[in-house]
Amino acid sequence: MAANSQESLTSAQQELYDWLADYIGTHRHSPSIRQMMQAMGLRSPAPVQSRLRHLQQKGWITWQEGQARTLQLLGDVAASVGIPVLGAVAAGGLVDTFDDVQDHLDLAPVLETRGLFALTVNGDSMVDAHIADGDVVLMEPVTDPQRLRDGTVVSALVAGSGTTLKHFHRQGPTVVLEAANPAYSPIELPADQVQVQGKLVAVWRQV
Amino acid sequence: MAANSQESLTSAQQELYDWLADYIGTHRHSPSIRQMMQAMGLRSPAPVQSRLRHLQQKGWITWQEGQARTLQLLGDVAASVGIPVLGAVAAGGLVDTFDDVQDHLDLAPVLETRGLFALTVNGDSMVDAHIADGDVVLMEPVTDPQRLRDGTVVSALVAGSGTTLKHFHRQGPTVVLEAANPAYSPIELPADQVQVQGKLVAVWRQV
DNA sequence: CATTGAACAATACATTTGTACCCCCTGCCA
DNA sequence: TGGCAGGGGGTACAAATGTATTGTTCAATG
Repeated sequence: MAANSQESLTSAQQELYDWLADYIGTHRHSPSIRQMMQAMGLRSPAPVQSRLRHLQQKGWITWQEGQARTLQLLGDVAASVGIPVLGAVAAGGLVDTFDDVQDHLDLAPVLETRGLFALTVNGDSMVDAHIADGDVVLMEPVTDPQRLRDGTVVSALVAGSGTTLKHFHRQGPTVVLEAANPAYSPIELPADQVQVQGKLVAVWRQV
Repeated sequence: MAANSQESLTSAQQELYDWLADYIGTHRHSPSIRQMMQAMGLRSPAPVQSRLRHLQQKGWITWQEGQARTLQLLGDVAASVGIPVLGAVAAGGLVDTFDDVQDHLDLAPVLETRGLFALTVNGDSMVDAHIADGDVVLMEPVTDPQRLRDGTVVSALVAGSGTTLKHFHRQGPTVVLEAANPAYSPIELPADQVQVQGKLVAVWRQV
């Protein structure tokens, strides 16, 4: 299915692997060997053991010996939350055709960062920063606003008002929250009335 | 750690839950009760059973009864590749403060769709659709271009030229690829010279 | 034709593992 | 003062589970 760098599989092995990917994707945990046996329509665990051994030798799966249901898929979409990046696409002129996988988009490092939170964007004040209404922004909690780079996109809690997503600027004792849309004027406030909650890490838009 | 909408926990329960989140995040599978026992510094499985029962009753975890290592955290970052969506953020005016988790951003359904591929965006012809240079677009392979909704964003291979990301329109026997940027003119081509590779599923931008 | 490797059946066995009891202790509250 | 819930220790047991062993069949291969 997905292009993998591992050794090729026999059809029986591929069948098991595909089922495993599906099962783990659905159930979020590994099946037991006897479950695999049933799913493959077999009446003995030995063939499954054999397939698993081959899958392991060929670098497709791994598990903790002796421990139940610890099987993991290696280098697969479901396991690493990765998606093959096939190449660049022109959003302007036309660029070359792509053939091979050039890279893997691995969201895991971001998504596994503990403490991240997400916000649904409401409004259009950040459209010039390509953040549209309805987008989900992933934020990393900010503990020390002093260290923020000027212009960073942050979610800030303004005393008595609410939370807003803006570019963050410091101007002496005051803080300026600037929209990325000329229709909105910058908001200038005393620093102690603005509590920066998080800074932008990523934008996710599902079509 | 993260604010959860479930019932509150005692410190012992919280301790176990935090350790579970950490373990599952690292190992990608559930520990056994006796492993939890050791990690908690206990010498008997009973206290762990008790804590697990409470965590389940309060809606923090679940598992398949009788099956080994099938424990799952409910609504947790590490386990579901989800991130708590704390609320809406104004990118315009100011909206209410958020306190509780309102939803969970779960990328898994998209990322686990088999066959998806990703492309790095190169250029600015789609900026009006909030797709910027350097963004990664997740595409779903298109097998039947006939069924595409008019205006869908697609990656298309133009005969002899290359691949481009555009809005897709059909006009009788010809296909129009339209940029989302007035600086670029629509490209009109005979349908047989355009091969639609995929349609836009999501946009990912990492800051 | 003989050999080899994958696949499958059937069975056996030692652990791992979930779960159920039993007991005790402590803090809290009516 | 008694009751109760949470936390912990200890033990037992059946079921789930990984793994090994012994054959058989079949297709590919030299």
